[in-house]
Amino acid sequence: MGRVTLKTIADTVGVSRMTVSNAFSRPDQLSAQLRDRILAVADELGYVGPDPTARALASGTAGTVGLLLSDTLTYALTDEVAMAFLAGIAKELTPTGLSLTLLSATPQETVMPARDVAIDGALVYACNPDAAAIDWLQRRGLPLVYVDQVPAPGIASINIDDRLGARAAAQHVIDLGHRRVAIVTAGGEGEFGIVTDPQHAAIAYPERQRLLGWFDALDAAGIKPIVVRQPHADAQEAGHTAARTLLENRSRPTAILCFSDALARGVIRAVQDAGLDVPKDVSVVGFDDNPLAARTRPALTTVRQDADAKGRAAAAALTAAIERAKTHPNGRGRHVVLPTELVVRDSTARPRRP
Amino acid sequence: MGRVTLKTIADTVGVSRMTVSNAFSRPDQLSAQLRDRILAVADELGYVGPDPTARALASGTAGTVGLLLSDTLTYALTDEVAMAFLAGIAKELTPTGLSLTLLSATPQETVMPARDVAIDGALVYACNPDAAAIDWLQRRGLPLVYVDQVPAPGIASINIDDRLGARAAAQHVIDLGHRRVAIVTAGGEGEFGIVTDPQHAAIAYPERQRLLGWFDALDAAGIKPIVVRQPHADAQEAGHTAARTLLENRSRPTAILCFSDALARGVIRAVQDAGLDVPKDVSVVGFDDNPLAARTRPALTTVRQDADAKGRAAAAALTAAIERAKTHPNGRGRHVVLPTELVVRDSTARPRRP
DNA sequence: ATGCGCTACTGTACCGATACAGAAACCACG
DNA sequence: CGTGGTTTCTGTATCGGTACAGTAGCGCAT
Repeated sequence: MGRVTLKTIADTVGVSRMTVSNAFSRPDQLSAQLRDRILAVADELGYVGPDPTARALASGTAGTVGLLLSDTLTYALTDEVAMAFLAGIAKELTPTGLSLTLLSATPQETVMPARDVAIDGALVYACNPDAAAIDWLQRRGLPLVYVDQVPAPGIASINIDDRLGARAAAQHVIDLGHRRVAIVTAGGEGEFGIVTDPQHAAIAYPERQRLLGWFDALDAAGIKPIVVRQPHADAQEAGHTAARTLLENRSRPTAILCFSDALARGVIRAVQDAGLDVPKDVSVVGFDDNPLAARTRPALTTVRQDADAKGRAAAAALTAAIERAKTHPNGRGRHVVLPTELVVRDSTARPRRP
Repeated sequence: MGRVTLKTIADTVGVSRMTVSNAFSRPDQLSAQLRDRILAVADELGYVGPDPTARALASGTAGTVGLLLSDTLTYALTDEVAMAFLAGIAKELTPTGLSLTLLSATPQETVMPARDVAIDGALVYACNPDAAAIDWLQRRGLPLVYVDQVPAPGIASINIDDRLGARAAAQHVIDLGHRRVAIVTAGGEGEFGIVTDPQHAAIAYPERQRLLGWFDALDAAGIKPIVVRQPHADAQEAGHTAARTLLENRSRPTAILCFSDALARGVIRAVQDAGLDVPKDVSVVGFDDNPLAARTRPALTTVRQDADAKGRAAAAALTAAIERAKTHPNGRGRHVVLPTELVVRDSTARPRRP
C-alpha cells in the first residue's frame, strides 16, 4: 500500500480531495463537523499533514528563508557577534513561522545551495560581493537583504555605521594625546602583515568602512598609522601575532585600534606578555562590544554595535520584502544604517609621554 | 509572458522537455553538443536552473536537513559550545551539498516548522523530549539523529559521556581533600534555587547524566552536596547568583562543581567579589572546555567535550541514515557516545583546612 | 414564486519538474 | 544483411498538493 495522501483520506471519508486540503489549510471553508471527521480519519490513517514539498510547489512558498554565509559557514559560526546576529534573526523570524536555512556560499561539485535550495528569500551576510552564490540568488529573482555588505541599488540593505564608529574610536585616542597609533585588522583577503596601502585590497565592506573611519580622524590630526592585517582564523591568535609585530617595531605605538574585540583581546594579551601595561603603556580599542569586552581585564574600550538589532532589522526587512514581492513586483529595498557608539572603558588612557 | 520553465526552453530548442531536464541534471544522458546548445538557450532566456521546489517534489529530496532546536532558537544560539557544534555540522554537511535548516521546536499559531518545512532528515538537539515537534518529525518518517538527548531505541543518537566526565570532576575535588562540595547547575525546567531532590525534575538528559556522575563519586565518598539550580538565561549571571547563595550558606562549600564553563565563570566572579580566592578558598570546576576556559583567570579546571566532533558525528550519522533510508527502509540507528576528559588547570586546589 | 446572498463543497487545471520504459539511430561484427 | 549492444532522445505518468471558478442547497425578503 502506498503512502497516505489527501486522496486516500478523501476516498475514505467520501469527499473531494479539495475538501480535505481545506480541512488542513483553510478551516473556514468547511463545516466544523466535517472537518473533525476528516481530521479524525487522517489521524487514524497516520497522515501527517500536507506534504511540505508539494505544498511549496503548488502554493509558491517554501516556508523558509536563506542566510547566505561567507565561504564555509564555519567562520561565521565561531564569532560571537555573528551569533548575536543569528539570534536576532531567529527572534524576529519565529513569530512569522519562517525557518532559516543556512546556505554556504562555497560551491560544491554538483550542488550550489544558493541555486538549488527552495527558499522564499535570503539574507546575504558578510559575503564576498563577487560570490557566484549572490548572482544565483539574484537571478532567481528572490527577495534579498544585504547585511554588512556594499549596499546595492534597489536591494534592501542593513549596515551599521562602521565608519562613524571607527572615526569616534580614533578621535578618542587622539583626544587622549596619542600620536603613535597602529591599526590591527583582519580580513579574508588582501596582503597580510604590515600593509602599506590598506584600502587597496579587495576587502570586505565593514573592514573598508572602518578603515575609512579611522583614517578620517587620523588624517585630520596628521597622524600616519601603522596598519597590520591578519587572516581572521583565530582572532585572538591573530591579534596576538599582530601586536607582537607592532611591539618589535622601533617606534612602538602607544595606541592600537582593532577591527574587533576578539582581535583586541589578543592584542592586550600580547602587550601584557611583553611586560607592558594596558592602558598605561599602550591603549587598546576594540570594535563590536562583544559580551566579553566588558569582562576583559582591563575592561575594553570599544565601539558598540547591536548585532541582535541588526539581525532583527535584517529579518524584518526580508519579511517585508517577501510580502511586498507578492503584490508589488519591483519594489525597491530601503537602505538602513544602524548606529554605533563609542564605549569608553579601562583599556585606554593618556600616553605616558604624550 | 510567463515564467521560463523547462518547457519554454524545450520549445525554443526544439527538443523534448525531458532532454532539457537531463541537460541540467544528468549530463551523461545526452550529447555534449546538444547540451551546450540547450544551456546556451537557457542562459539567453534567463533560466536559472530547475526549480528547487518542483525538483524536490518530483525527486523526493529537499536538499536540506533540519536542526531542531529547543524552544526559541535564541538560547541555543548564544552558547559557544552550541556554536562549535553547529560549526561541526556545517563542516561535515558542506561537502555533501546539503544545507541546514534551523527548526524551532516552539509551535506558532499556524505553522509548525517540524511539520511544515521540507527536509530530508533532521537532527534533534537538546530538546525537551516531550516536544510535539519531535513527534511530528517521527511521524513524517524522517531519518533522525538525536543529539544530547535520551537515546531512543532504533533512532541514531550522539551523546557525550556526561556521566563519566562529571564523575571524574567530582572525584578530582574529592581527591584534593574537599568534603564540603556544592553543585551549580542550570536547566530549563524544574525547581530553582537550592534543590533537595535534583534528579526529581523533568530535566534535560545532559543535566541528568552529569548529576548522576557527580553523585556517583560524591556518594561513594559519603559526601552530600548542596545543589543549586538556575534557569539558564544568562549563564554568567546565573552562576554569579547561584554562588552568592552558596557563599551566604553557613557551611560554605570549598569546592563547586558547575554544569558549564559559562556558569563557572559567573561562580568565580562571585567568589572573587566576595573577597575570596579561587582556588585557595574555593575550588571551581566547569564543564565543556569552552574556549574561554583556558583564558579565564584562574584558568578553569573543566571537563572537555569536543563539540565540534559531536557536530561532525551527528551530521555524518544523519547523512548515513538518509542514505540508508533510501535502500533499506527500517534500518536502526547506532548509539554513539563520545568521550569526555577531565582537564585540570588552575581553578582547583587542596582546601585550606581539609 | 422569484431572486439574492450565504455557506459548504466539488472539478478541473495547473505548479515545474523527474522516472522509467521505450523508440530511433548508429555501430560493429560475423 | 541480420543481430545485438550502445547512445541519444522522447512520451507519458506521476509527485502531492493548491487556486479558482462554479454549483448545489438553503434561508429569507419581496
